[in-house]
Amino acid sequence: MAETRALQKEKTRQAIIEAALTQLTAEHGFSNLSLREVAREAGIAPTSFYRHFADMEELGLTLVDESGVTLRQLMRKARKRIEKKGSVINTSVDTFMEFVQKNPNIFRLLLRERSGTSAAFRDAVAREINHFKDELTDYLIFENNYPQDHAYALAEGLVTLVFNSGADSLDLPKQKQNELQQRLKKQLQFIAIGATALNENNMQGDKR
Amino acid sequence: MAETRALQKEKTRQAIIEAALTQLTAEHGFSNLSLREVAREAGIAPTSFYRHFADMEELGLTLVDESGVTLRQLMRKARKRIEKKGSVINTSVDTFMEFVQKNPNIFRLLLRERSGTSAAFRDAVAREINHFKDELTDYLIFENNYPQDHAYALAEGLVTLVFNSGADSLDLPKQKQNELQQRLKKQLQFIAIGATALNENNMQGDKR
DNA sequence: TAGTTAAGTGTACAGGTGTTCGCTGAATTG
DNA sequence: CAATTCAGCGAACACCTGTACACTTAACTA
Repeated sequence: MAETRALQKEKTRQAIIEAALTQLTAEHGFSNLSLREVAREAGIAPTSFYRHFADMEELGLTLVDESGVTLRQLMRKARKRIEKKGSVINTSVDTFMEFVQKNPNIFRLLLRERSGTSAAFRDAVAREINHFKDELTDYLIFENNYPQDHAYALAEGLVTLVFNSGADSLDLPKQKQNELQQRLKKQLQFIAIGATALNENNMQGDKR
Repeated sequence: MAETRALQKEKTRQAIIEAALTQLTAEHGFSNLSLREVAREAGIAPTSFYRHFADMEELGLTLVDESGVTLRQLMRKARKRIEKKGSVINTSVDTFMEFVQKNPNIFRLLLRERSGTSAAFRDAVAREINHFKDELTDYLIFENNYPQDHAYALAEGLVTLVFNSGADSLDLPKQKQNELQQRLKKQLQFIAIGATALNENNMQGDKR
């Protein structure tokens, strides 16, 4: 056999990642998360941490990347649901909120580091969010024949509203969460309908 | 005279607040800001800090409150400008972006602590943002005769979009900032027009 | 099987942290 | 003028941090 060593290494690597995610709660952000704490939680000596990551920032970026994977799975899931069920807005919102509820710590990480202290982090998170914007932009161009900049502005608005509602819903009791979710759907309708209306106006203008 | 002592105390209190604001940069968040650092910057002994604040959290909440004052001045300014110049969206956005540019550190504080580690902080920031939402809601009810919940959903959407663009614009070069600002205005138009359209629909529905 | 590689360990160090305590000296009071 | 208040100080405390270094020991290689 020539695998058990690499396998064990991967195992403790995952233990470190899991330990970090466990410690990322509402009260404990990544920036006040110490290498020693993570090592303790992962069940290894502090110095062993360096066998896997150069420093905490490298671990953090790994976490953001992992969350990106999860997010993209989420998008695929939403797309499949939409193909079957219809209603784009309702399905997308429900799917997204489901994700936030199931992975609060991952979402919290993205949320915080979006405006956090490290430029590398901010960029990494922005990249993930841009995936959403870009994909949605393409969809809007394809589906509604919007011009590029029009579609992008709309997509950005939609993503912003969804993402922020996710943030706000994190610490809310279930009933308030539902209210928020209903309000979000309303807001998405507003902006989508407004975009349609303004697009038609412009097209009429072009014909004259 | 019976004032010079209290006066001096207020002076160092302000020095502490200013020191904290100075240290709140893009690279240095409130949570990795130490009592000793602040004291050093303010030119006092670490222990003297306690003569003014029980701990760092109390200082932080004071900062949030102060930023609230600044924000409310901002709102008044915007209102006056609107009375004179008209265009609600353009004026509001310009005024807000002006504020963000002039007080990046205060805005960064609000931005980060909105999803930060301390519940007291999060509540304080939410309170400030709610001022905006509520005031805007009243305006929309008064101006457009929207029903309460309709107005609130719209107001929340508008505030969310504006606030987020402020956040995104912080580290952008001037040209990108302008593009962002234009896009924001477009998004606000979308959502405002959509809200009008849907409101008229509902009113027709009521008359039948 | 003998030699090499490398994940994980334990010790140690220098430096930062929040906070307690007893003190000073000037402003304030009566 | 004498007594009191109190903002600011310096030393000391216990604690936690990241990281360098030399080591063990099990897995891999040739």
